[in-house]
Amino acid sequence: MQKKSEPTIHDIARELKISASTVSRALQHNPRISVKTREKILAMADTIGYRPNVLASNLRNKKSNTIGIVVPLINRYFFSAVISGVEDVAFSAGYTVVISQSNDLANKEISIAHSMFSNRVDGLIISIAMEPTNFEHLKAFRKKNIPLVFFDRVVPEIDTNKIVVDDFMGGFRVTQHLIDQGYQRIGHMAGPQNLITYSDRKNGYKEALEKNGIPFDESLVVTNSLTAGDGVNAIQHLMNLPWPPDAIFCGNDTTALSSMIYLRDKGIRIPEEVGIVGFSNEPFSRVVSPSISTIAQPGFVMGQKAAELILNQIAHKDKTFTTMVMPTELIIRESSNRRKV
Amino acid sequence: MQKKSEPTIHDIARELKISASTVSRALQHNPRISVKTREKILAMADTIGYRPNVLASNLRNKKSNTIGIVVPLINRYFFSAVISGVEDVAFSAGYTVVISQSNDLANKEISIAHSMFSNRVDGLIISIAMEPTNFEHLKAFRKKNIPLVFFDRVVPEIDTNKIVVDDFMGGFRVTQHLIDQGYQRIGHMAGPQNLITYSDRKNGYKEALEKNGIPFDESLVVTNSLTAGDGVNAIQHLMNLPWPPDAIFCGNDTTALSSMIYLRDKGIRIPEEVGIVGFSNEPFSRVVSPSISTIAQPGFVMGQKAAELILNQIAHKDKTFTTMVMPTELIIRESSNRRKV
DNA sequence: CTGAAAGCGCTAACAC
DNA sequence: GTGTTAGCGCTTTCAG
Repeated sequence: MQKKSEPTIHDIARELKISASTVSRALQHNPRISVKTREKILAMADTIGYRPNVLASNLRNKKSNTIGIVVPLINRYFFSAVISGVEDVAFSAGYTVVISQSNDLANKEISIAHSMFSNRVDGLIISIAMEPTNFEHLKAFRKKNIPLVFFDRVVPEIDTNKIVVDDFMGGFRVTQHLIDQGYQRIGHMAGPQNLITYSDRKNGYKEALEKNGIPFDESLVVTNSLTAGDGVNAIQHLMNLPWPPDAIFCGNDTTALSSMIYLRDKGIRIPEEVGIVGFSNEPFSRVVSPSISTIAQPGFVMGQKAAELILNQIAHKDKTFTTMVMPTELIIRESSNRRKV
Repeated sequence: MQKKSEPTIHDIARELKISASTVSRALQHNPRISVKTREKILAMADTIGYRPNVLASNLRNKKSNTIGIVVPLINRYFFSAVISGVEDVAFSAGYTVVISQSNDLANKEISIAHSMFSNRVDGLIISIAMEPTNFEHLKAFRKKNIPLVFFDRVVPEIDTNKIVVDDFMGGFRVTQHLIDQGYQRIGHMAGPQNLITYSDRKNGYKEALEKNGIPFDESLVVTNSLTAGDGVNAIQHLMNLPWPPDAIFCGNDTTALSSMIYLRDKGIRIPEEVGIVGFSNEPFSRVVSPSISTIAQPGFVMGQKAAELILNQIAHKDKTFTTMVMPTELIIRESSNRRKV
């Protein structure tokens, strides 16, 4: 870590011919220490270049002042926005943020959870991987009473703080919007249904169809992992149906975009012939042409909220858990706006 | 951190009526412990749900097994890609990654550096903020011999490992490409010139002009912070010049995009009337219309390399520093390709 | 092959 | 107000 070992409180105690505990207290601005000695101590700390050893303090206090965050992939707009929000409030509160990505793999997630636990994080914020598991590695946090906050992709059976977007309403609004635009046969690219994020979107879609007297047709739904490639395969399948859809509610913006590119290459006009709506409001959705209608998810704010929840839980040992549902916002852009609202 | 305190090596020692040191050794697979006792210990550890307390181990070993990374903004494609790469190799090597963002503010960066130091990170990977400072907070790491790696935005006067992209060649290639496309009057939106990242891009631009016998005209260069708004102001200024440019080398993709939108709104055709090239290959640059020519920066790979450099430095206490220069790749897309190469 | 003992740097009763 | 002391949980000589 360093060559000659760093100055400690004992060094500054020795210099000043006082005790280490006094130094420790002064450094924490304990009021029991006189202003004079405190100032002396602070000055000495400064001159010998003292920096508190957080490791030692953490061990002693049984508190790491660290919160962990794990996401499927750091390098995805929504998740990096959340991380940014978490870091924003955590740092202000004097906490360190440690980060890991599961790559949507159950085993990596389990391994991360163990590592975070061994590192004694004071709280864990997580959006679970796509790959299903029994979640024992997360239940462990609950059992040990280590604050746990889920965001976006949550585990229903674990009772703790959660912060999600209203995926059901999102799916509903998207579908209602497409119906309002006069589309008659609306398909859906759904994500893995073990994640309620995605099943809610699908349920919202079904609900909207039903409300409008349109029979739900399972053959118009393709379920996959919502990668760009999945989008191409799905749109290809859907458009080759005997009676293809005239609009698609895509489970995310990535599939919306790859579908759009496929359709464009086939000479199919958007939104005139086929309407497309995505989900998540990725930055590119606003600037592609045609721009993609989508549902906004306030990632940065969700991150801030998640951090606040965890900090409260750490501070007050709250026993009551809440599920914050962030409102969805439908952003109507060119890809579905054939009536030019 | 937890309610009833966690099992320790002493608990498992007591259960097995052996000493804690034996347990400690067994847990580290020290060959001096017989296989039999080790297996007993491992089994017992498992049944009582023992998890090593990394904090304690770190304190004792004077090593945190943690590497810090600080970027201007987590939620920016290039930086999140780098973080993702760092996490990828660091996690595999058993390291924890702690993360912070400077928001391009000098004071936040200084505060982060202090915090990382106090947390005894084993190494620090950083891309510095736009706001200039004297870098004392970073020199401190060098002085204490704590491994330090700069990426992208580096500090020339600090001698350590660095990993950058070849910004000079990037700027050169962009400009040469625009010249090859027949553009005659090429403007440039430059970033803050205290960052060599940006001054190199500008120098590459100048060099290319010179090589082609085109006189450098300072009035065609606008220097700003390269936000979307800056791009609009800059393009407006440039296009209102008595003799406006017919091509712009934008310092990043963000300004390239906002410039493009401005021009489109003015009815100016791209690339026919004005050519645009950006820098960084943000995901949106590929999918907007017209797609934006740009320079690719391999963020994920840079992150992996940065982590490898730091891990080597930690392991071998390397005394020789290298500067890795990642090759630039010019990606020609629609926004500058009027000759349809 | 295993145990005893000291200590990493800091904190917090408990004294006075 | 300040000092003494013990200990957070782990590792590591040094003994045997």
